[in-house]
Amino acid sequence: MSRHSTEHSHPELTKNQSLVFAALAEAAGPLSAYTILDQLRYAGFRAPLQVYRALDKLLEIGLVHRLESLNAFVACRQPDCEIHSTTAFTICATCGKVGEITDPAFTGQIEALAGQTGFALKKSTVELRGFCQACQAA
Amino acid sequence: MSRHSTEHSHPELTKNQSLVFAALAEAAGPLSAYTILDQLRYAGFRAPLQVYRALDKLLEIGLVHRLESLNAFVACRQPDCEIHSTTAFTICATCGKVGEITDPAFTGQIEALAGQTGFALKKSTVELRGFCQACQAA
DNA sequence: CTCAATATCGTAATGTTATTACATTCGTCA
DNA sequence: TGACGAATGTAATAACATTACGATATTGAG
Repeated sequence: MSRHSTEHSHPELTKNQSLVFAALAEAAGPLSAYTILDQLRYAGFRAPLQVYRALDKLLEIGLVHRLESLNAFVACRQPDCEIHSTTAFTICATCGKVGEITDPAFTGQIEALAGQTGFALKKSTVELRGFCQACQAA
Repeated sequence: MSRHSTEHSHPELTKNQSLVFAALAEAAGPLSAYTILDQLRYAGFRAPLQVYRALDKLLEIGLVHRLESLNAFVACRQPDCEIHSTTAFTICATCGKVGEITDPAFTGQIEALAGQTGFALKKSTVELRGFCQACQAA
């Protein structure tokens, strides 16, 4: 059915969830909820909530990430992102492409940093803005 | 004039910029642009743009930070945040208070992480959600 | 099988955050 | 003075997200 390229396998998606995930998986970069809505009108989508509900579930499962600094969403491109508690996203200002970086030492350092002030960390958002290698070359 | 508690000194602020900064500096936690607007109606503010324009300038100067995951703004509480390229913000889910952490090693590691993939880093967003020490105790 | 509980879905309305467009005022300085 | 750039005022609109309510579908215990 899908020709997307993530490493996750989640057979339990409903129709709406699958449609939203497919839209994200086939996109070159992040999409806003309203862009997804527009892309899925052909499939009968009519209201933002249909998209947001599917996104909520996909975020919960870990198939999709939310980029806070963009108010947009991407399909996860990583093998096992549940395992790594912290993913750093690189966001290119030119081409808009998003990369995912996970690194145990980095995760550890964030936890240590929070721990220094007695902060009980639940979720980390790390978003790096700049220019990807390809766009620097051009 | 102001009884705020940041360490910056910037005499060059205009009236609107000062009002917006004062609102943030006196707040216990982050404020949304529209909350600031409401707080400044007494001073003659009538439109969102008055707030957003002041915020743009304050962000540029470095007196204010934007919290992407909250769509809100805080006054900078750090002595010299221009020097540290990366600030990590801790955001308490209970009390809403925001802490700023800067650490040269952490900044270095983020830069190294970006560098690994050839990414030219311009700006980092690091926001840590969880529970502050005080709220864990309670 | 039937019924109740739960999850999912559809639709409309509304709430919240941010920007565009255009006109005006203010300060500076040649 | 008067030209210029920065800051401001106002209105309208765009973009992002949630609440409320009801209908439908799925599943599992009795």
